[in-house]
Amino acid sequence: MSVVGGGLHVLLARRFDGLQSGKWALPGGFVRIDESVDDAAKRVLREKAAMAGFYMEQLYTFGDVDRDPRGRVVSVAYFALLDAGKFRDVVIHSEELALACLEECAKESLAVRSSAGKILPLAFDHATILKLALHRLRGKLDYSDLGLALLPEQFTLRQLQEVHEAILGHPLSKPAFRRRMLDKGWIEATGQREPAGAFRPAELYSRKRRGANLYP
Amino acid sequence: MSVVGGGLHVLLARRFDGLQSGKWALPGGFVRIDESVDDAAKRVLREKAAMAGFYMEQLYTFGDVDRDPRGRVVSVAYFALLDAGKFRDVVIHSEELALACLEECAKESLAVRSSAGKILPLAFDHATILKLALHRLRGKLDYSDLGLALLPEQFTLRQLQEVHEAILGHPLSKPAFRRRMLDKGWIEATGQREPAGAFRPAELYSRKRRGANLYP
DNA sequence: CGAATAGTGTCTGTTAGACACTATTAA
DNA sequence: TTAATAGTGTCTAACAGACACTATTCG
Repeated sequence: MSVVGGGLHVLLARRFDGLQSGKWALPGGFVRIDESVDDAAKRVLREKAAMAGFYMEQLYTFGDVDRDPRGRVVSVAYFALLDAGKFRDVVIHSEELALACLEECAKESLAVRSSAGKILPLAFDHATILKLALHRLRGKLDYSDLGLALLPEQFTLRQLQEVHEAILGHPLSKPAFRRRMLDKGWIEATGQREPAGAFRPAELYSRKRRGANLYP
Repeated sequence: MSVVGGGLHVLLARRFDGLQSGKWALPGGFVRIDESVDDAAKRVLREKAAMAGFYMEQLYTFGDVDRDPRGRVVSVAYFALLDAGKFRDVVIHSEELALACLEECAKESLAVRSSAGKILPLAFDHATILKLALHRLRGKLDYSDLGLALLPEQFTLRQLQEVHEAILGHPLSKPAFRRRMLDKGWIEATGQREPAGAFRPAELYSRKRRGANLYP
């Protein structure tokens, strides 16, 4: 998952075989006998779409008998957070991969929309998985520094606020947000400023490495 | 897990075979081809130790290559919460099962003690699993009605407070606790009173069924 | 200076904990 | 009445959101 243009986006792969052909699925793969489940998840994302340096966390294990019509499949779902700049070019140019925007329609319901504006149909139980991922992300957002995983090394407080707003789906008050972020101790001022194209440039912040939070 | 005598207890099974003989493990089993992973977890607990009517939730999936010296095992861990009265008698009388008290020694470290007062050695990576279960339970305690799963149908506010204190490991202020519980809307007064053996009997409360929280 | 965005000071309502108090029961 | 526990009223400090303000940059 990534935040692009104020919207939370998710990486999907188009299916070409079987009953679910034409639908879009979360990228997945099989665990090898000599790698941990965590390592398999990281490998799949790296192979398919991303450069190193993303945050990844186990989401949930889906084990219903009939969740895949082709047979018995137990899936350990993970979600990754990364700055959009860390996606490999293949994601942009491929017909098989898409960064689709997550939209909440109605209550508890969810849709994904391609950059061309089309609603993409989701394969298997992947809408359920996405719903849970969004719920987890929202829940963790204000007691962990998870949001920082969606930004580059250096960022402004306004960018961080946009990330939070994209995930939560509603605007936040600027002074309250700034105070909270600075009080949490997750970030530190770099002393540097934004490249500054127009008007007053904002200060750049970076993640504090010490302080037992989040990714290594 | 259950709260007994003001302490959080966990069900363990003694191992009799292999390298880990003599150590204590979380009860487990294998998923059958025609049941969901959720169903398998419930079946195992019912078969081994508990009557129906417990709360159960998936905890995490452990998939390190070398977590079991006998071979490659991926375990989907669940935790169950139940009133101690729902354990079958076999738990009390068996030599193979024990309800052991969870203790936090030092920071981040954890031990389990039998009712006889002995520290029980844990098999495999099960100390890690318990640590995570305790962490999850604590995290969810004040934004969900999870605590109610550890009490019988009817209970007093004092009992509920004892449950919370057992899980959190520190005392709570009575007025604040009462206000919070009543405000949350998870419980309702029954109008009935405690059996009353000594002194003023407390009012009995029960869980509200409506209000989209917790177990069915 | 004006436009636009960065960043801050202050007020207010809500909430959690602490403390002290009243209420109810059995002996 | 006394002992013991149930349950409440109130004060205070911390915190979040709203609002209005100041600060800095470019042209």
